[in-house]
Amino acid sequence: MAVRRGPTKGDLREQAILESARCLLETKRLATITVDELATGAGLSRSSFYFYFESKQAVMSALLEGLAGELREENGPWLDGSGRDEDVLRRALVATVALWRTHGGLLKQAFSGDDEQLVAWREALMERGTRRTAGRIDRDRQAGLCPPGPTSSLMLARMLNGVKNDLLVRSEPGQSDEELVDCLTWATLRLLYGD
Amino acid sequence: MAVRRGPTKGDLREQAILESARCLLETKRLATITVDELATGAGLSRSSFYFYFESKQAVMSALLEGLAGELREENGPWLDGSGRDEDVLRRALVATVALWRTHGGLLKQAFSGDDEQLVAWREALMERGTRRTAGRIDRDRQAGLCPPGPTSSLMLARMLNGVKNDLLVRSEPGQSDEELVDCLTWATLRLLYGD
DNA sequence: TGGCAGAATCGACACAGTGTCGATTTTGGT
DNA sequence: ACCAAAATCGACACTGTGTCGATTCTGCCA
Repeated sequence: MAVRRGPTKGDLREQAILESARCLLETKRLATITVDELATGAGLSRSSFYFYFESKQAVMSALLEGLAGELREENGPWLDGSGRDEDVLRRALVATVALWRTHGGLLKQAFSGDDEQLVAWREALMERGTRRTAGRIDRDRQAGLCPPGPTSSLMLARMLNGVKNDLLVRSEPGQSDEELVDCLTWATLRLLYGD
Repeated sequence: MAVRRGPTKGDLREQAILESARCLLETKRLATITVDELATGAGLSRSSFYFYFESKQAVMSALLEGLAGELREENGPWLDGSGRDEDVLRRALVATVALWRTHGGLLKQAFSGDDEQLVAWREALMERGTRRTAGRIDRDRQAGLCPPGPTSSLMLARMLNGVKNDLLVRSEPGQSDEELVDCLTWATLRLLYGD
């Protein structure tokens, strides 16, 4: 026991399944992926798969678990800040778009699938994000940094997060990251602070 | 043959299936509805169902067929018009929101499901809507009625349609129609024409 | 009115995928 | 070398889909 024990065989298998899933998800919808594919892709039999995960949805959840945190952190500086701070906003958006580039298939499905579990994950994430955004808006309004607007801060927050997701989900591979970020930055500032 | 022949028995059954589906879709996701439920709900056996429709997806398509047209027409006056015509815009949005109220379950699933067929239907509808919206923006820009903006008309159009769908899909039952319409009207005008 | 073609119905079947169980093999620590 | 826990797998039961062919129903017209 001189050295820390490396990952057990089981841990490796688990990783293999996750990897297999990540790969499959780039080209197929979760609904059309079978447990058998997932298992075979990781080098084991279908029934062995169930030793590691309860279902393919559980694999999806596992993949998503980490991403929720990342997505939240990236927006931290902007959401915790205040006022029309374009640079900070842009940086947050650049990070988000980058994350979507690397995990395209996965995130697209997470935000558009209608699986029970996915919906739950998404709702939780968005609910939280929306509240946080609404909080920022309220702070800015209180401080007179942005107009009290005819729209409730909650609705506005929901809208801002909505456009972002929508544009990302429906962004085609040819879409330039630059344009996407510019567009989102502009829209956000415009909706919040006007011209 | 004094009078026009009424609908044949088969036609009635078909309607019954559609009705059964409409009803089920208000409370369950398409994926969790079985052909058996659909058939039983319409008073026939599962295998008889296939005499009328190829699959449950086909039923969904049939239900959606008409709605695509309605959704398009409602927006006609606004999309074919020009300039900051708040009244016309608001009227279009009121109509859309009303349609969503009556066909809530159906439309929500049509715009959020990830079924092959649904995606196709949605893409077609949105592609067309986006092009039309982009056209309106270009006209306005050409006429100097709205700023050429830092954003391409296509992207802007995509955004406008995106927010609308997103807000409608995620609108909860308690949501006031008024607020929804106000919010969408405001956002649209703001994004297009500024303050 | 009887009979016949096409419309409509249904049970039985084959198939694909899911999830479980218990029997078996592999593994790693003592 | 041994043994308990970890890991593997085949076989099974179950749910849902879609097809086929045999059967019943319906309306028409000779």
